[in-house]
Amino acid sequence: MNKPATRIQEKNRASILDAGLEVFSQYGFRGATVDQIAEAAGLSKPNLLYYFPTKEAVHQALLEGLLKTWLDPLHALDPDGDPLAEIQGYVARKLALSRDYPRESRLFANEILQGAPRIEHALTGALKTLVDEKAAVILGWAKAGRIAPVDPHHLIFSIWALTQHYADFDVQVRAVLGSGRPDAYPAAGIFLQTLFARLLVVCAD
Amino acid sequence: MNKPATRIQEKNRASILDAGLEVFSQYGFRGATVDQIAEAAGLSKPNLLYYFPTKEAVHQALLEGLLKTWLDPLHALDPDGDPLAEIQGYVARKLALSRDYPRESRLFANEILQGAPRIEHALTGALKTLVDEKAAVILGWAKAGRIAPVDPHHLIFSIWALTQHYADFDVQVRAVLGSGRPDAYPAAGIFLQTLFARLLVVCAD
DNA sequence: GCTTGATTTGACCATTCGGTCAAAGCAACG
DNA sequence: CGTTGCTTTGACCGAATGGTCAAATCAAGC
Repeated sequence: MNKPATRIQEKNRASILDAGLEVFSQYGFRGATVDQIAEAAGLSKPNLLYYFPTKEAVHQALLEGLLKTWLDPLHALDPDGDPLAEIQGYVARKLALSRDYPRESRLFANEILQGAPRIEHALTGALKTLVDEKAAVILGWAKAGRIAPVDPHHLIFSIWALTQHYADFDVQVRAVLGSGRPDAYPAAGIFLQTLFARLLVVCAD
Repeated sequence: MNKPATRIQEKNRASILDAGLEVFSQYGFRGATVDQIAEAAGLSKPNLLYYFPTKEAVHQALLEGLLKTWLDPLHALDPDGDPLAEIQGYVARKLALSRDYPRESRLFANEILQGAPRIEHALTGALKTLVDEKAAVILGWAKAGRIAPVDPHHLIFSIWALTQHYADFDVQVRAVLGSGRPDAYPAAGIFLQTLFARLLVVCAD
């Protein structure tokens, strides 16, 4: 009964979330204005506030929707798979996320940069739990000699840092590479594949 | 003659820059307010604006001062040194920068995240020049077989990403590691040393 | 003490901010 | 047609914003 949710409602809510993503990811929460978001969504400000009670509510909705998408690639890391292939797969999925959803990545980066005031509970909760679980898997692989020994937590950090960098610091990457090479992702993919192969392959055979 | 610069002037300017660093790095340019900065500096708002004409001027001064510090570690990479030691040294210096100047790192990250509107010229100018120069050095090392072959630009990106991550995503790192391990930097240093050693050491001997 | 110039501030201003509200528009159905 | 309920908006509000200004304070030399 609370979900007749006319087509027009669904459409407007989607517009607002997309506009909010655009604006929040560029200016951060405090730097974004409701008018800006409303204009980007093609609505008037009061109309936007008819669908979401506050600016904070839009932001909250975005973060919640984002979290699942963001954790999924790590969730898919299979303890029973081939260790190197699993980690390489995770890297590839995470890099694809940066390529295909750079705004989401920047929204997340903005939130963390500002001290994660509205999402810290998720970091110490769901995120930490998942990371600890997967870190244990990786540690198991290392102890079994199936990959070279590494600190599993910092390995995961390194995957986050290396992949998200291409979305979050996109402007810098582009500026340094110059206008000649418009798309950094193919080369980035190859580089990261090489990097994690050399880091993890057991050389002693 | 334009630099009698009383002790009190120097002190207040320093206070303002420090306060600006604190506030800008946490909220970004648009999210920071002059009142906030003034209060953090222990001054009244009009008094702050007596030393810097606008909020933008404070931000600009911070970015300019920051740029030199930020490029220095890369500048110090010596073409005539031992390749692996030089790169490892660069990684170490950059990680120390993240540890000792996290606010500067976050200020920079905020600026890049928001599209670098007030610093793009420096990215395509001084930064690109320096990176291209050092990338050529690294490429030379690789071609000479003194390090394993890698894309030198992406190698530099990876160093930035991996080291800055510990400053910019500090909250997340702390949340994931838990309250048990308060300082991630020692382990991070070891991890990064291992990572770049395995990436760059020529295994074929 | 007086003068001069640097420093500080309370009061103020125009604009923008997040958010409210009553009234208007509009579609669907009788 | 008229009614009902969802949707949209112009006008408005109090608070906060970046910035100004004239007046007050202060330090230092005379």
